[in-house]
Amino acid sequence: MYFSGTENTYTFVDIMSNGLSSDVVSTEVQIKEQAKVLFFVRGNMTATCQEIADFAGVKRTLVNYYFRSRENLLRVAYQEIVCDMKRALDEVYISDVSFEDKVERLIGCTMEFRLKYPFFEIFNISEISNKMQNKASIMQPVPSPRLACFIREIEQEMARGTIQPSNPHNFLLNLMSLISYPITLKPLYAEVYGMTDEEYDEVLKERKALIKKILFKKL
Amino acid sequence: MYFSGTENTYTFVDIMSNGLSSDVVSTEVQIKEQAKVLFFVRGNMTATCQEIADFAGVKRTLVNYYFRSRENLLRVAYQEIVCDMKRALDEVYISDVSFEDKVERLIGCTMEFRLKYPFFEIFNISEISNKMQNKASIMQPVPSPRLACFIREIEQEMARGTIQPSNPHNFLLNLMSLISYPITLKPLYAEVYGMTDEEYDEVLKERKALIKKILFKKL
Amino acid sequence: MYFSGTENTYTFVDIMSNGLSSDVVSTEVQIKEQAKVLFFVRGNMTATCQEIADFAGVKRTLVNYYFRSRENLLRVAYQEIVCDMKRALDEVYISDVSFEDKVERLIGCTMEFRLKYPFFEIFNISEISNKMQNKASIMQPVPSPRLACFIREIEQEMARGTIQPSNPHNFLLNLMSLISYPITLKPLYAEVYGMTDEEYDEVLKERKALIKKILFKKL
Amino acid sequence: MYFSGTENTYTFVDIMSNGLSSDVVSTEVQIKEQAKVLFFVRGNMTATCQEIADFAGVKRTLVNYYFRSRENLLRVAYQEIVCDMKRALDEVYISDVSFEDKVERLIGCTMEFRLKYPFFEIFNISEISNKMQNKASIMQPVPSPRLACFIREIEQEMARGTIQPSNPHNFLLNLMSLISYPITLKPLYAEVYGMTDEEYDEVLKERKALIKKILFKKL
DNA sequence: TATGAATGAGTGTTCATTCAT
DNA sequence: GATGAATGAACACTCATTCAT
Repeated sequence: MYFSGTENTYTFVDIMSNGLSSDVVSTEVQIKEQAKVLFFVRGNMTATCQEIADFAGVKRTLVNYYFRSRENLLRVAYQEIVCDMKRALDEVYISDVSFEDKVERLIGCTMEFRLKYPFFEIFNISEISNKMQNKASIMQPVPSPRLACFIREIEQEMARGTIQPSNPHNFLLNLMSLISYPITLKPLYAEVYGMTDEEYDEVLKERKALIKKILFKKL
Repeated sequence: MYFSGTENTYTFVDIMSNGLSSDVVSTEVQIKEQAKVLFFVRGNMTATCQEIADFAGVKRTLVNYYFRSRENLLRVAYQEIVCDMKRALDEVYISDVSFEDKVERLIGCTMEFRLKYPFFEIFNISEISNKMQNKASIMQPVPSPRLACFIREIEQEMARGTIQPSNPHNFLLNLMSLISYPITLKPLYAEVYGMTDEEYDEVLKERKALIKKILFKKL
Repeated sequence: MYFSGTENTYTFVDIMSNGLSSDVVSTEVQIKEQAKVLFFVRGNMTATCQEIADFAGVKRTLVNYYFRSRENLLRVAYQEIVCDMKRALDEVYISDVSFEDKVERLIGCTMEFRLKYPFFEIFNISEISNKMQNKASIMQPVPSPRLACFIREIEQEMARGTIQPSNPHNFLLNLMSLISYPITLKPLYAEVYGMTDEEYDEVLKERKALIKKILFKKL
Repeated sequence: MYFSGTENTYTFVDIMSNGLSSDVVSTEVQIKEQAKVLFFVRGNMTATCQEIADFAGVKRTLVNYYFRSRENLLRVAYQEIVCDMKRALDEVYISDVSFEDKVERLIGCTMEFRLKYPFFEIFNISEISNKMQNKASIMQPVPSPRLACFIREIEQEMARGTIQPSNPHNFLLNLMSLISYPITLKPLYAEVYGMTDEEYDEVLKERKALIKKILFKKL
């Protein structure tokens, strides 16, 4: 697909190739997927076009050929992950299960994403700093209606006394903090605590059950 | 004085000017302190020499004059903050108070740092990504002997049953997560939750007590 | 048919399609004619292959397919217009009418061309600059034998006293100047004089008669 | 002078060096003056930064160093010439001499500019075409109040019968056409008429008196 | 102690052109 | 007859850094 001033972010090839189990991926998809890895798995947020191309095993100019600009590639990659995440989370929010099960699913779902793209959250923060400095920003966090519903559920649980009463957002912040932070900063704390990768992973494994306990016991 | 941070992190001028109440700070200190703000308070991690100089109110070339390179300035600024933090934390670790008081002081001390330099942790993570890619990295986390002692204290408390038993590092991770994460991602969650800055700060205020409760109640 | 303008300027298809009243024009002719409009009517002399293709409503690569290179397309388009013009002018020069009638026809014929391709002359000038810098140039003005005859006629008329005596080339230059310049620079002077397009066209309309008067009155 | 986001077009050095008869010109002035020559004397309107730098005998990056962008250099060069021209023309418009003398001065003044910068007018037209295509444009022709006064003078002269009555703008257009066109297209017509440069210049010399005659004789 | 001038490596991007199909 | 993919040369521009003063 060649760009001649079109403005839509997703390309035809793009959409078509989603879900294909074929081993042969188009160059376009190849670049995009490898860019996701480079940006959000390896955390090389300032990767140059050359680095992106090298990493995807293609010529530098193909990045521009398929995505018009480095920034647009970043946006496409970012938004695709955001959409995947939103979809998964919303599915949990509206699922017809008990509050406790919902939280459990939420933990699982969030952990999975954090482990898949450990630097994704960092990107959000970098973007936030850009926004705060009135620079161009890709990220547009929008309050989700599903989330609003879930917050009301939290309030009800607090009223029922199954979870520690406080501002319901604090319940969510605790949830997110306890999951994300130790994953994101794994390389830092592994060193500070003098652990190997495997040892740290052991610690992380314990956490899933621990987090549930923390969130649900009335303090 | 020429070239700070070549071998030692602190320069002569630097040490001399620390703690001085004089309004006249040397150009060198001026640049360094403003760089800290730009990097770790505002989160402009990719600030150019021009931006740094503008922000410090000095000519661009003075950045190179005093710090030889942009990267070295970053290293000096970073390591100074790290040292301040380590000193403060070690002080807590070895202080002669009850475990509970120690934790309380730890919470206070960590919160203070996070609020002072909200983007400091982000920088750590970016550095981690550099390390992982075998690029030059400034960050060199070293296991602290004081911390090792404190971890043993945690184990004892777990044995005594005052806190939830698990890997003692998980106690620390919980502590750090619950403090840092909501502060670092404030701009993101303020938008996601549809809150103003002030409303979010209200939520944050509740947390100090909440965190203590979470850490200490046996679950 | 492949590659127009390699040796001859006109291609087979080209010649065949000239004067055909058929609505179906070959892609090749389509590209060439639209390029003429883009270059010499709209003045987009730096139009890219993409722009040319978009304007002609064809795929980008067809420009190269039919004309080998963008420059060759330009040459073909240019030379076709030049030939049309030369043919028309030569017809006037050799026509069997009075000098005054010839001049009148010349004015009409030149005006028509200038109004049809207002940016044609600009292109000539740009080409001149290329030539002066020893760069590749498309334009190859050749002295016309018909024109030489007409210049002798001018000299005779000057001798007869019907027109102001001077170097006969000045008569031609006056003729061309008075016609071309105000048309070519219409957009500039419309703004400088604070006129609408329509008002300027009114002024232009007056000129045809005015020019004849200027050229013929003995001063 | 180094650009760090300043927005004014003229630099200090720039203003200071005007009128200096010193042989030592600053690199900045050197670049600007040579750019004027390249753009408006040689007509290389699409000169790249490399060409500009080569022509000025400096390194390529100095163009950006002193003028931030190629476009800005072009704007500075353009506007400087425009200002010089406007000043000279306005001086003629308001000078306290007879109408005939004014026209004579106008002819001299315009000829001088055309001969100095033969491609300046072409640049205007290219700019116009950019404007018409809604591209970025440097040129901003503004109706001059002095010109408006002069147009009223023309009307008076027409009423008095000293010049051929018609729309007064046609008097101006004739004036400009007869001067500019033969100069601008000199290289074209020299070839078409089979003349050497010197022969064409001879023809041009005749024109000054000729133009005055044409403009003033009642037809 | 400080600075203006200069430089070179690198960065994103554009675009005409080629080529296999 | 036509096209999508790919490519390389060129482009304007940025920026940390050096150096003479």
